Amino acid sequence: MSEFTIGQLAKETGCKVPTIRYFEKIGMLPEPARSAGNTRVYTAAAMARLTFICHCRELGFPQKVVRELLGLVDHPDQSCETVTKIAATQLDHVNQRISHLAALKVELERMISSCNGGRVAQCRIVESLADSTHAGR
Amino acid sequence: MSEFTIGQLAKETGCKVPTIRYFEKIGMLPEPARSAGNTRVYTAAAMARLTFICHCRELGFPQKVVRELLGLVDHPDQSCETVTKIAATQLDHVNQRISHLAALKVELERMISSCNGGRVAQCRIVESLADSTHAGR
DNA sequence: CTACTGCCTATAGTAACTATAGATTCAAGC
DNA sequence: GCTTGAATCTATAGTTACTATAGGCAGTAG
Repeated sequence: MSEFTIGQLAKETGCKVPTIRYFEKIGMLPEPARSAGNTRVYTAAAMARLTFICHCRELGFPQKVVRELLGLVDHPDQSCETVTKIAATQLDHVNQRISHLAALKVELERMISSCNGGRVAQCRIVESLADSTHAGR
Repeated sequence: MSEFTIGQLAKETGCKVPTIRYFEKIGMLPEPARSAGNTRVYTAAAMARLTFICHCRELGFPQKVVRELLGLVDHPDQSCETVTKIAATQLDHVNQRISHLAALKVELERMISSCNGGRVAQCRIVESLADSTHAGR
């Protein structure tokens, strides 16, 4: 059966144990069932949810955004308009991130490949992200 | 001439004024020149550097990583090996981020496009990021 | 049955900002 | 030249999102 302890969740997701409890406290993870000995017992769904939260964190999404995305999961039956609006906004952010990262990627690759004569080419990382809009987070 | 006040930097980059002073204090921005009346006077280079820092922040890079990237800028003459190693590591992270974001993008697009019959398709955002490695930040 | 590991709660500490208070300076209008 | 409102200055306090610590209980290998 797919039941997990908090330690297993931590190991699988890379998220620390106190952080998992913290996510529960602030309502991003539901309160799990408890064993006879009062330890938390998680389902596979909880594991997936935590994995998602952790990925979002790695991607640097602010907590507010993660909550919004989880909101799409938790209330899939809300109005189409609402969902589309939230999804579209987040899609914009995602696209913007991808293009920034692509620019940075190009520059990092250039630095690595130019490193063959024993001499490092001048670093243009700063310039690589110099353009583009700067909408608030 | 290209000289700027702290307020102009803030306006251009979207970074708040106290945050700019904070970046100076912790050494991520160099101490700028001062005017007769003791206000900070920034160059175009400082503007570019701050823009870069802000972009990195939007991308959710931890400060440590931003410092490492700025280190490439500040010491372009360090050993090829060092630069390549740092750049390669960061490139890995960037690629991983891009693929996560691509998966999220697909899912957001699916949600938006499936929203035409007035009925929202089930949300699979959590699943969209469920695979993949979970190396520490 | 004790030693160890993992889990429990509660609280304190840290990192990275962000806001506030009080004083000074600049820029525009009278 | 003078005033008045916005922008800057320093210093300090507060916030957000974790992260670590302290002290105690539960399950299990030797």
